[in-house]
Amino acid sequence: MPAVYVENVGDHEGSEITLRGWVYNKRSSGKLQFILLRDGTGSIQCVAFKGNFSPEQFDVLDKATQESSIEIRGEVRKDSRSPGGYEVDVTGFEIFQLAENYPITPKEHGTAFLMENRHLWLRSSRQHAILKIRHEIIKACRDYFDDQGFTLIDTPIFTPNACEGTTTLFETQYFDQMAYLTQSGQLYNEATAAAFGKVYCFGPTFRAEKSKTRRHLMEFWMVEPEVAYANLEDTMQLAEGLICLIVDRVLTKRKQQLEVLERNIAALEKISRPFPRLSYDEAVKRLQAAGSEIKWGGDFGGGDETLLSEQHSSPLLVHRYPSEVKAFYMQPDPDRPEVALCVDLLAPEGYGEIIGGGQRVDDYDLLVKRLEDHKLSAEPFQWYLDLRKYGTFPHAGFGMGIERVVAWICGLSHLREAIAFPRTLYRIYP
RNA sequence: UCCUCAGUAGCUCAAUGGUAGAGCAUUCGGCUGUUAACCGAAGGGUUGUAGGUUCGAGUCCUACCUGAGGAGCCA
Repeated sequence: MPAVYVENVGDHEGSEITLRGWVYNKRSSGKLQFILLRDGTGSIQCVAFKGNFSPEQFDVLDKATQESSIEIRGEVRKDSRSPGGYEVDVTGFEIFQLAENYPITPKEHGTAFLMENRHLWLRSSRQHAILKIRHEIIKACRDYFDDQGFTLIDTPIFTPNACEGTTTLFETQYFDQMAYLTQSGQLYNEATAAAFGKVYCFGPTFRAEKSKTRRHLMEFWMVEPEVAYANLEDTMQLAEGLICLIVDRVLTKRKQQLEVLERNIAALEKISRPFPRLSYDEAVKRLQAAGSEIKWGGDFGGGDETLLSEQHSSPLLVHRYPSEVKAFYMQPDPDRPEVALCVDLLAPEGYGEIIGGGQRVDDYDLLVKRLEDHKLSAEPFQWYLDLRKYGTFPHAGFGMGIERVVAWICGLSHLREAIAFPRTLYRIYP
């Protein structure tokens, strides 16, 4: 009898198979038992008739509790009453372990309890659907860049200095010196872009900001492309293409999971290029008209981003922010030096920023001055300044936060469900 | 760091300052098509912690702890 995964059960109609997994739920009616078995690829209802077993055997099966690990042998049968279209008539079984008092019941639970049991919560259908979609999004990112000739070059997690100087970093002992957990691979990407032309890195990043909101995690994943000889416009198009591929992939390959999440699929189907573009100047005017207190020169608050992204059914590209609110390496606009050649991509439906990027300063003297303006010591940036000394080149890139994309695509109300084991302000367990 | 709200059975929640309750889960019994199955029964409590007010506190007051939502900060 072949061992089969639930997702392939349809290929074995009429034949005997072996399934291995866990009891997701069970109902019984005296002479019949309905066992909903899940194995990571899906779940299927297995039906046991009392007449096919000795009374003792039937009783053993009846004692199988929620999340007990079990092997079930049986015949695959088409059945319109079953959600997946197929059922298995049980002919034999073996219980590996009876799970006692599984804490997550089919009823409602609070956030704190579910987070405390995150290692078990992952087994539930909703979390399973989210992480399947996350996987699809990550695969789409890799395919997108790989297919365009990018080289994946991962950047270090331990960094010797507080790179951008804009955010609080996690500090850790590195033998006899201090090190910091990376907040971005971007500076290193600029070095590899000079070696490989088109590069990207994909890894975890860390921020020690005491942010306690639905859109912040202490540890999150970013994909960051960097392209030699690209400008702001190239970067906006690269970002647009990436978002379109992600949306298209998820709609094509993960519709079932979107349905489990009861996601409004029509909202995703509407997304197409080109995305509307809005200068920072226009965005400020629009926000003021909508009642925001924002003044020209200030960065958007969380409420401002939500406001802007709620006004569009498409993602929105906001470009040319004031240089002052952006990182030191952002290239000033030659026509208007007070603004930077940078862009943020805001997801629709109020999800806000998912991409930030732009063109980098490529002039040595200007970069030195920008470091001074930001009160950063030039000493740790010598290698970075070298890039402007030995064949400097215009270049641009961006960073995209994976969890924020997952939250938007899945329609989640909080980032903590977009990653298997979220690190939030006051929780590092499990 | 600040603001708001909440901590009662394993879980989700009730209980006017006056006997601690329900649903789910668990255990036992019933049911041949269940879909968060259903029906019957049982066990299950130092009401977050420490003080205080009161004849009497789950309920009111103070401090602390824990969690949730938000602000700031940030992506």
